[in-house]
Amino acid sequence: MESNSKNFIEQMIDKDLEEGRYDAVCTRFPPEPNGYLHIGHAKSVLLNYGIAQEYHGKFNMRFDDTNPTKEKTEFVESILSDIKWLGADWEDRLFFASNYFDQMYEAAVKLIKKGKAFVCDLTAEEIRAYRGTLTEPGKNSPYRDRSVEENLVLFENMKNGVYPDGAKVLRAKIDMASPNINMRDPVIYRVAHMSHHNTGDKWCIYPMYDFAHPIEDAIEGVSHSLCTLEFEDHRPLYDWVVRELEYPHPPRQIEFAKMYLTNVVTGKRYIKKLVEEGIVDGWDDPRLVSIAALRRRGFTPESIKMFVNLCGISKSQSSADYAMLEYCIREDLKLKRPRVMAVLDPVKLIIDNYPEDQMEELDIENNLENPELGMRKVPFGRELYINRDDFMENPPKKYFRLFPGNEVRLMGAYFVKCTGFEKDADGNITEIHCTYDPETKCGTGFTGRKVKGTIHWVAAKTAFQAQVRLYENIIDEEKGVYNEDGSLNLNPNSLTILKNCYLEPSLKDVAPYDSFQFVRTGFFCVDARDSKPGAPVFNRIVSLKSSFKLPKAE
RNA sequence: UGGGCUAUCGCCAAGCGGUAAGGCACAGGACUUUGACUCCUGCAUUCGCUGGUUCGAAUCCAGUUAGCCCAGCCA
Repeated sequence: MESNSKNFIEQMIDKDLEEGRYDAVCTRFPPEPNGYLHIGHAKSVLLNYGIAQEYHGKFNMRFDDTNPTKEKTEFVESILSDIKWLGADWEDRLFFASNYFDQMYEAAVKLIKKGKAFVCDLTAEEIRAYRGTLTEPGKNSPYRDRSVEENLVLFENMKNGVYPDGAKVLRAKIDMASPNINMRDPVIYRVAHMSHHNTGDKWCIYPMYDFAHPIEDAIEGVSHSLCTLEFEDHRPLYDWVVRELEYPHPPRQIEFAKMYLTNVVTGKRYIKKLVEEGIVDGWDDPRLVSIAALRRRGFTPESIKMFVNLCGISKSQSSADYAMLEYCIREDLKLKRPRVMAVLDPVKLIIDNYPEDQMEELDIENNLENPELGMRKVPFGRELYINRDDFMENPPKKYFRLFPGNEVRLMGAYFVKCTGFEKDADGNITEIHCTYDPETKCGTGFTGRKVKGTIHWVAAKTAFQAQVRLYENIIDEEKGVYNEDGSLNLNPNSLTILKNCYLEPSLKDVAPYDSFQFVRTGFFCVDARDSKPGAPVFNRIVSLKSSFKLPKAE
C-alpha cells in the first residue's frame, strides 16, 4: 500500500543522522491558532508525527502565536481536538511560542549587542519604499548605523511601551542589496499594544515569524523543521538567525509541497464567503474539507492517514484527485462496519402468496466478508419497500433487477418473481406485485436455480422513516473550481436531503458517528450534530462505485 | 540575465548513469446473496523541449520553455 522507498525528507534525515549532524530526531507541528485545521494541515501533522515515530524521536505540538491580532483561544481548543482525533500524540510536549517571549527578547538584545540588529524609525510605507523591488536593490535605512548603546535603549523603550504602534521596529542588519528580499534588513520585532490570548498585557512588542520560528525550534531541540514550499525563500534568514544566535545544534528547515484537492474549496476566504452567505452551514459543513467537516461527514482518521500516505511527499506543486480520498474511506470501512439495508427512494412490493399477517425474523450477517461482525435479526413480511430504481416496467437489455416476469433475490431472504404492478393517474408506479418461493430461503442451501439480480428491501410494517443527506462535491467536476469571471463554480446539487427513506429497525438506535454501508448505495454516517435519539440523520460519506449504467434512451 | 523552486501516464508518485516501480482513475474478463468487494488482464519504446558527454542518460553538462512562490510592522 505505502511506497517502499523513502521520501526525500527521510533521505535527508538519514544522511543527517549518518553524518552525525543530529543524534536524535525531533519534529513539530506549529499552527497559528487563527482558524480551523483542514486536510492540508492533516498532511503536515501526520508527516511530522510519522517521521518522529519512524525515527523513534519526539513530536512536539506548538502554537505559533506571535501575532495577537489574529489569534484566539477557541482555535487552540479546536486544533488540539482535531489533532487528537487524527491520532498524533504530543505526549506532554504542548508548547506556545508566546511562552518563549522572554528568550526571544534576550535573543534580540544579543543581536543588537553584536551589531546585527537596529531600531528603525521609518514608517511602514517608508520601509517598503526603501526595500526596493524584485528587480532593484533596496537602500539602507537612515537609522541603520545607530550605536549599539542607542539601539539597546530604544529597544528597551519599545518593550516598555514608550512608543505607539508602528512608531518603531527592530530590524535585522543583513543586506539591503540581497536578491532575496527576505534578507533586506527584515523587521524582527514590532510594537502592538494589544492583549495576547496567552500572555495578556505583559508584552507590547511581538517578534515576527522569521525571527521567532527558528528560535522556537532551537529552544525545543527540533532537529528537522518541516514547512511548506512558500518558506523556501525564508530559509537563508532562518539559517542566519540560528547562526547569529549561536545555537549549538541548529535545526534544519526542509520544505515540502502543500496538499491540494480537486473539486473542493480550500481557500479560507472562499470558505468564509460560503459560510457568510449561508451556502454551507458552518466551517464543519460536511461538504468542506476541514478536519471537523470530514469527521462530521463520517471520514475516519485511518482513512485520512491512508490518503496522506497514498499522496506521498514531494516538492512539486500538485493536486490530489478527490477520488483517492473516496477510495481510502471505502477501503477503511468496507470490512469494519455492518452492511445494512436502507431504501432511499421507496416503492411498495407486495408478495401476494405470503400470509397476510405473518412476520418472520431473518438472521442476516452484518458483513458477508467479515464474520466477526456477527449476525442481526431483520423482520420480513408480506409488504416490503424496495428502491424505485430496482424495478423497471420496460427494462433495457442487461437489466437484471425486477421487471414483469423476472425473478430476483431479496437479499438475505427469498427469490421473488414479479407478477404485476399498479400505477396512479400520472403514470407513477405505486406498487409492485410478486410471488415468493419458500424453497429459496437464504441459508438453506438452495441451489435449484440461479437469479442474476439481488435487490435490497425493508419490511413495511417495521421500517422507520429517517432523514438521509447525500453530499456531492461542492464544485462541479467538469467545469473546475472557478468560473470565467473568477467566481466560484458551485455545484447546486452538492446537497440533497431525502426525508422519506425507509430503514431497517436495527438502525433506529445508533450512536453519533456510527457508520454503515447501505447495501447498493454507499457508506453513511450518523450525524453527530443533527441527530436526535431515535431519529438518526445519516450523512453519505461516499457512494459505492457502480459500473452499471442504464443504456441511453434512443 | 531580480531571486528561489518545480517539471516522469488523466491524478498522485518511485527512480539518484545500466535500459521507466506502485497507487488512484479508466477499460476488458472471471467470480458474486450488493452490477459492490475480490481476482485476473490492459493502460509512458518514453521522462517539458533542444543539443552535448557516454558503450549506455529520466538520471551528468549546456541551453531553452512552462508553472508556482517572494516586494506584511501576517504566518
